[in-house]
Amino acid sequence: MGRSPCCDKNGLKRGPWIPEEDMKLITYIQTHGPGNWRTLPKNAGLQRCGKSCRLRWTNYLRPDIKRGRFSFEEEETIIQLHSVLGNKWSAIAARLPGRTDNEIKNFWNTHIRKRLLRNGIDPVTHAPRLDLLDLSSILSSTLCNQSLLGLSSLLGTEALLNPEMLRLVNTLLALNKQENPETLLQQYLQQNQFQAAQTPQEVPTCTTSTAPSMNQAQLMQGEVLQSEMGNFGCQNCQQNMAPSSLGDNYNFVSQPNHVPLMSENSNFQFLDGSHNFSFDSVMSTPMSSPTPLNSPSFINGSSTEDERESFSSLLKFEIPESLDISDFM
DNA sequence: AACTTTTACAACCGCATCATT
DNA sequence: AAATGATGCGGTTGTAAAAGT
Repeated sequence: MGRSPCCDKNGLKRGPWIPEEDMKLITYIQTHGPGNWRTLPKNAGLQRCGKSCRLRWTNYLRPDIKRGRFSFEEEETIIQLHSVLGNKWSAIAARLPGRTDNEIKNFWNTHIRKRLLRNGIDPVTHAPRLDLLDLSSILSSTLCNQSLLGLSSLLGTEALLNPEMLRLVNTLLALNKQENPETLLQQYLQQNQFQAAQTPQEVPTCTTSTAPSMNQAQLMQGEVLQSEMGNFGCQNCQQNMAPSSLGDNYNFVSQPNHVPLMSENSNFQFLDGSHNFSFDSVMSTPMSSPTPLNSPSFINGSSTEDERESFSSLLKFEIPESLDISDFM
């Protein structure tokens, strides 16, 4: 369809609005309503295009706009909605009274997105970023783990170069430090018929410059994510990440006394009762906070950026300081 | 104090979509 | 059905203020 030009730019002012212009716009709209935005500037005595007036009104001058810092609840809501809606800022704004799509978009890009990245979470998929995790922290921790040395003979060294396998091994180790990792893994492989012997082309190379393709990454993230972290309440993740190699058995029944059980209410549980926490909270808050979300310190929005950031240390997926995350942003 | 870099956010641009003719 | 106009939306840019050196 034909697209009309934004406005006749000849003689029209651009850039920041001055208080006098704001007053003219407010006065006019309060008296006449916005009506036709194209004719509004002329009628209101403004040297602006209609589009600029509409934007100024909807994003700044509208009386029902709530200004000021985003509360923690708002931030939590934004993250949750974004995980479902993606960059549908207007749809997100519709669920946050008093906030504009532009404001939410800016807040996302300047605060939330960066924090998620710092915490190793992909702000697009809301899943842990395995391109960072597998190739640095996981690899280093894995290679430093003496107990894994025997696994190379069990699985072959190529298998340990597979990020998915590395994560699986680390997960098993983290879940049960008392057990022999070889025993754990063998039991797990037997239960799930894991294809340890892969063809060479299926083994990702272990360099930072060869990040897996999107589909691979999504698939890998989905597999590990589902098995390791359960339901994030993340529609994007769930849609794209149907588990495959792990099979349908999420309960890891081979180790009923120690390994996690994914419950329908998104809680990550250990059957011996030693751990029980929800990843919904993890995803919707900066980190797995020891402070309940309904605690006063969060509700009143008084938590500072630093305070919030401090919880990132509790996140399971921590990015090594030596890793320059800006390279991946 | 001066300069540079980073951050925050208002504003703009261009495309998509809907309504009207 | 096609053309046109108006508005909505998301990505991007510009710039003032803050922070760092």
